[in-house]
Amino acid sequence: MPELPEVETSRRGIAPSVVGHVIKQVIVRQPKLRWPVAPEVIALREMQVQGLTRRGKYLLFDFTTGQMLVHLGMSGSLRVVPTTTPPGKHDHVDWLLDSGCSLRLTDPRRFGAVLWNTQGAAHPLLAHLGVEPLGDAFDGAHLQRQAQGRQQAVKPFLMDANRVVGVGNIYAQESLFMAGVHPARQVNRISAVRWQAIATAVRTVLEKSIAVGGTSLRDFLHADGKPGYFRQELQVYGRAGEPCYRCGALIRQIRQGQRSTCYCPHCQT
DNA sequence: ATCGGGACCTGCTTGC
DNA sequence: TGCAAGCAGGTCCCGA
Repeated sequence: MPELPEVETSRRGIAPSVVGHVIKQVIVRQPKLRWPVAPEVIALREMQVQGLTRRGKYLLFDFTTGQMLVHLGMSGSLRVVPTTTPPGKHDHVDWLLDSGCSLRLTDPRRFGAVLWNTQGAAHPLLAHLGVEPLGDAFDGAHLQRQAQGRQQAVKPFLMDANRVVGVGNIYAQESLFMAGVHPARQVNRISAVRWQAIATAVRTVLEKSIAVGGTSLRDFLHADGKPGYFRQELQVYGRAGEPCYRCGALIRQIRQGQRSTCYCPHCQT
């Protein structure tokens, strides 16, 4: 999936085809995603999409009666296709638009979600999310405050959406390489200067990735079907056993909380 | 309150 | 060639 840059790339890609348009019908072929597709979404008809924003990795479609939340999970993607396009095996939801096109959700692993948030309410899944990494509230001091009194390695800490949103397995690894910090370093052993370096690296990596359309590994494609080009910028992710581009040392791989982590044993301390 | 691990799914790659 | 195990961009929920 989609970490923040891929979600943001999807948002920008589909927005022109979706915002201001009217949903004529919603077709759900497979309602069993991470949670069942919300009944309010299935019932959407003759409703205009007022806006499309993003919070963390959630896409938020605004309607006058409430808000539709779409999460892409691990393998989800959204595309805009002519409504006549025959659905594939994992095309679980179509939103038929008044333009003759459809917004189509594809998600082989079905870890994604399509939920509904009634007007005015704060959805429980959004309630405890941390700050946006590209916003003003995100800096080294914020990370250091969040780390206060914690006993945890910095890599899983960065991936915790309750601290800062949008940083997944790829960008946590890339950011720590850029900041020169070892992924297993405990958060209570990081100086203010290094927290600032980490924050700057997170912001830089995410912005660079968004600028080139995100990272396409196997299945992530844009709304128009084109891939993102950040894959060729990756410094450590997926490079175990290969030489570090900066110093030549061999990239190592470890496991942290069921997820693999690659890092340079020389550049990251 | 904080943590680590299991759970949810399918598909692709790897190794015997 | 075939089959099973292991791994993959996320994150909620449970028990310790």
